[in-house]
Amino acid sequence: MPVDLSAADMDRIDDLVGTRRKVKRGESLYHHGAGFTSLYAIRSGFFKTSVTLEDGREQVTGFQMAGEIMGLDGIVSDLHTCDAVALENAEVCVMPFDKIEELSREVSALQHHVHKIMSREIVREHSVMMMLGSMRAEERLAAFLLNLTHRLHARGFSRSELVLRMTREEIGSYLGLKIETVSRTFSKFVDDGVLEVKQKNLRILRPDTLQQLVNAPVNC
Amino acid sequence: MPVDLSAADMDRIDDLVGTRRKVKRGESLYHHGAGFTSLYAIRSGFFKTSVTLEDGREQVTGFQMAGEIMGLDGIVSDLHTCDAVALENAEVCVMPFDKIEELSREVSALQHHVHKIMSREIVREHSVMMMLGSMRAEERLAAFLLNLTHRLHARGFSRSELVLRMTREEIGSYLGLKIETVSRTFSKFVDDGVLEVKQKNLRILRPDTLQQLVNAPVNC
DNA sequence: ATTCGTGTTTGAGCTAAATCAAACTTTTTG
DNA sequence: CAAAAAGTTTGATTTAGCTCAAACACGAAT
Repeated sequence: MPVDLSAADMDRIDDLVGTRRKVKRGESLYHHGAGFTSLYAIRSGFFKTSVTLEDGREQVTGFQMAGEIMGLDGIVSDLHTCDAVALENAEVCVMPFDKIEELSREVSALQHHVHKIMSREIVREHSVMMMLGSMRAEERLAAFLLNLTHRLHARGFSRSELVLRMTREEIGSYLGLKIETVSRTFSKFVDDGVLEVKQKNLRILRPDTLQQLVNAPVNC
Repeated sequence: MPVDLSAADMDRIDDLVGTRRKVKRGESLYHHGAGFTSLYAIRSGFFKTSVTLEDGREQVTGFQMAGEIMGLDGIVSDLHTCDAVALENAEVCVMPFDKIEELSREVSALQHHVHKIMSREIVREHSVMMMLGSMRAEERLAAFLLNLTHRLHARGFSRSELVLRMTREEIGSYLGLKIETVSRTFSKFVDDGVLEVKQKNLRILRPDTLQQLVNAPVNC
């Protein structure tokens, strides 16, 4: 929260985020059907969230990293509707939602912060809908990689090198593509000199080419 | 808001939703890039919301009807990122967001209500992501029709008859399909005796068949 | 009533991505 | 360390949905 508050308010917010929880790689922070009590702020580690159909089809709805908030899906019905799984050992702050509501009634900066977090998630999902509904495979992967590097760079990491925390299959689920298509598209980017790929380690050689791909018209 | 409040609180909420605005068919309530000031509650009429790429590709992100809230996308950056266009003459309540925040600091039922509305939108978008990422054309259209009839029925309309307010092209944009595919899928449902279609008037003859389609595995 | 514009349907052919299959690499486990 | 499991890549083939094209339907405007 990038705002200046009174020492007393700061203490109360510190208290709010006081409880920690560790989640090992592969374990879930919450799963669909579980009762909702808290939002979670990621301190370290990397998560995926996903929704599942009766027949077992899974759709990855997002990948979350340090500083991001999870659990917003649970507010509406007091039940979680998605699963949150750690893709690497992680630690989160557990923030009981009733306390968030209580405190944000008194601290308007916190109130507005919470509203912005929820709005940001809505806007993010719009861009996922755009990817899934209107982009081709190459465009989707380009948009995905640019988004990841952008968020990593904001956290002090390299703009051009990154380590994928998720499998090709999870990328495919997120992008509405099969694993083979994800793999082939990576290979094409390598052939085109846009990317260097060594397993989960990526180096983006030509970010501008990826950027053009995202904005380009369908018929190119 | 289905809660009991003091008369004074009720009056203040009435005041909040006091301003009305009429939007004619084809006109926009707000558009991307416009400053955000208010949320809108639909009193009557029907809207679509959409996001647009630099190259002009449009992705319809939702269809909204009476009682639903629009404008949440604007909170995060004080700018709207999508367009909201009336698909029939409509009337909305204009609710200045600063007043909503002010009042919800005092009326915790309102506060929680706002949080639920935003969470509901996030959950709705998850199901759109599921449709776009993991379903086939028939499943998408079936899910779309069931969702529409469900929401219309909750407003006192027939469970089996409905009038589409949007074009086939807008349905296609929402579902990540081309207009021809939407048209062909409608025709297939008619051939199968699932649906009666007379222009924008639909009658659902076998809702159970649509329901099965949504839950069915991919290979059937 | 005729024309125009917008929206819809249907057919024919094409293509991007899916599917099927196999080989290969890396990680995990006994 | 060997074996199993999990994940990835590549090739061959298929297909769902797209593109292109033409005809059609309907409401609004002249």
